[in-house]
Amino acid sequence: MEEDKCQVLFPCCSEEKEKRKKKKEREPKFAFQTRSQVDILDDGYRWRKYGQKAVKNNPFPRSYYKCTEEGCRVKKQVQRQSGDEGVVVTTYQGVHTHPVDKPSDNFHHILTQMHIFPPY
DNA sequence: CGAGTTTGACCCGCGC
DNA sequence: GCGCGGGTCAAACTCG
Repeated sequence: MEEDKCQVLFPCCSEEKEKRKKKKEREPKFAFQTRSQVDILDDGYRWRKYGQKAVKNNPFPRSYYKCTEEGCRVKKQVQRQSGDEGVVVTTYQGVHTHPVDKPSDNFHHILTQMHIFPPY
């Protein structure tokens, strides 16, 4: 039923699905934590928010962002850590293919104190 | 007006 | 097989 509905409304749906499944190419991913009062860290790139979801064991929601640069499908997630409101966990996925056009001294300062997660 | 945000629905993998 | 948790889409809305 659901599949039928999907195909009726969007005939190209199954095609896209296969395409997506075949694209197993996993982008490089890394995460780090920062101490910051604000969760919107301006790193010089322009981000468009495309989702927000609540995670278990965490009273704070997680936000999903995408780089607005065309052809640049870099994604990032931002989430506060439970128990410590001052800590923000940021996860980047993918690599930027264009230079930063808006240098931020604040971000550079943040970079000096970030912790990168080994698994990524 | 248009780019960016909000927000609920939709999708999908995984564990029970 | 089903329900849950996490990720994404897209229509409506907002604000400069």
